Amino acid sequence: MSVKSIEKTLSTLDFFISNMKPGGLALKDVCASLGFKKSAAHHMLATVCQKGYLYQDLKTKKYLIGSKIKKMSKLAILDDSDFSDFAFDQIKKVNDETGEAVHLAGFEGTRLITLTMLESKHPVRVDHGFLNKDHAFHATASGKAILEHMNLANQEKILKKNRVKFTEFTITDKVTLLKELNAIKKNGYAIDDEEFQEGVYCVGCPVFNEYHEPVASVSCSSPKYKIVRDKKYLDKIKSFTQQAAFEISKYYKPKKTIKTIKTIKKGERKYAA
Amino acid sequence: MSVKSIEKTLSTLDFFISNMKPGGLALKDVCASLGFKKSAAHHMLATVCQKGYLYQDLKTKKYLIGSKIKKMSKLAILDDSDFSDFAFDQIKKVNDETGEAVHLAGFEGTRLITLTMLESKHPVRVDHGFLNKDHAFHATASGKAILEHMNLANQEKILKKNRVKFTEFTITDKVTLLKELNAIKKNGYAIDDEEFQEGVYCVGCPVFNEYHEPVASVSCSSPKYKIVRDKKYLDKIKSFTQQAAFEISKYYKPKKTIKTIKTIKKGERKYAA
DNA sequence: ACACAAGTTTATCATTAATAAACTTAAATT
DNA sequence: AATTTAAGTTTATTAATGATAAACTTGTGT
Repeated sequence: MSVKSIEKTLSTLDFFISNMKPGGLALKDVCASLGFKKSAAHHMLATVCQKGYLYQDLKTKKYLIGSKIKKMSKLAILDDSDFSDFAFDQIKKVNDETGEAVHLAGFEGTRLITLTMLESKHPVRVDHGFLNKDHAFHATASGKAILEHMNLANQEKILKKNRVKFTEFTITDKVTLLKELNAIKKNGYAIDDEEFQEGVYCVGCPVFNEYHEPVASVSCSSPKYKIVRDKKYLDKIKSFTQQAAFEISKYYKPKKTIKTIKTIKKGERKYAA
Repeated sequence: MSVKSIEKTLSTLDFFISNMKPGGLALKDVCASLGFKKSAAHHMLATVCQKGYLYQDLKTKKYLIGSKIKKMSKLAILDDSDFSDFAFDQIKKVNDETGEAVHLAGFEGTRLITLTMLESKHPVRVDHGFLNKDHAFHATASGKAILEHMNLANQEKILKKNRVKFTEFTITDKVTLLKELNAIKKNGYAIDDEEFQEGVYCVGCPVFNEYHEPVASVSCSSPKYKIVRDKKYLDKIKSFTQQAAFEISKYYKPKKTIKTIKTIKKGERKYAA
């Protein structure tokens, strides 16, 4: 069950974050975009303001991002910059070497969300996946890379949700999918052969934390014709993607060097993606 | 009117942001701390997770900060670092010269919230005001500095809310307060003479935006005995506080130098405190 | 000065969210 | 390994709550 008023509220916050304009957003803008009645929206926004997440300009009546949200951006807890920088460098290496689109997606419970991405440098580009977007577990290389290394119970939990048929190649049958996963488990990488977007071939590799649990995945997407034309190209992509995932996994490994600061950083890492 | 389920939800987010622990927070922790029934909390958290603000670890069942919140913290729109840095430098100057506690509080609709603060360097310290805390408009120098430069309608709107009596010197009568405000309007600064905390004397100066609207205030707090003992000490505090507020106000002035990047920055400033 | 648009407030009613209780799962203790 | 306890999840029910419309206020533009 889900609580509708919460859904509406958080959707509204999303809307403010994505659509903020200088001077703020008017009540009618919120109503128009999200389909709320003005009285309801007013009550809702009043409550959100009361909690300091937004505030209303006394003169213009427009709503602005409150300090509570701004404060968040300063909390170390939310942002392990060290990790972000390190992961970005690794992703960039793949992008530099292959020129193809590369994604780093974080595993959050029952979701896989794009944390960082670099676009293809080639004229023929693959444009799937955007920042903060969910990856479909059953139809993407990044998703399958995570699934591969999960116990059956959790695989079931994730796959019982919607397995949308994106292309004619999307595997929607759970049994077939699980078989594939087990078959390729030894590889250390997963493949998406036009299963999410037609003409797009992806390689995905899991990133593990210190307990060897899959926590993220690196994926590299290429137009399929390149893969078909040149067998070595796929090997190249596989190799760089695997290497990046391997290096990022190392970040989670406890460091031997005894440094107080490093130790604290290590503790933070657990909850700062 | 306020929407209770939203209040609860945002309080829960606050709780997560302030009390996050490595590995996440358990349902029972949330219930214990915020007094929720476990079934209600479960429904609520499920919805929040669905929106990506939190997520639940499949194994431990604990709740963690989701990428949606992390994403917020990275949006430039929320954080004009240039302004923060600049304002901090100004605040620091006051703190360096006086050694007393200095606050920068941002005006958000009907609230005045501490954005930055520096603690006193003296052994006898004044410890009022914490980050992200509301300043009482009627009982603080920072609050009165803002009120001074507001039209009567907005003064009324703010003062009709709770005018708590913090000390025996707190002015709770609206008429008396408005009289004081008008009397000192010409000064360019406001005084809090033990009205918020006994033994504490504050000077507050308004920060104006480009339209000469009060948008923030700088305040400097000192133990009262110092002010009484040495008249020149108050002058010193006044002068540095005023100077800082004046300099920060300049930041809002449109710059003449034509630089594309600066111009963009300027646009952002409007909605990035 | 008027009309219109945007925002606010109120009281009413139907929906929704809180509840308790039953159930599941996992961990701790014997 | 079996039992107990605790934590989390699901369900159906009921009372409370949030959505609504309509009246009201405020401010803007003509």
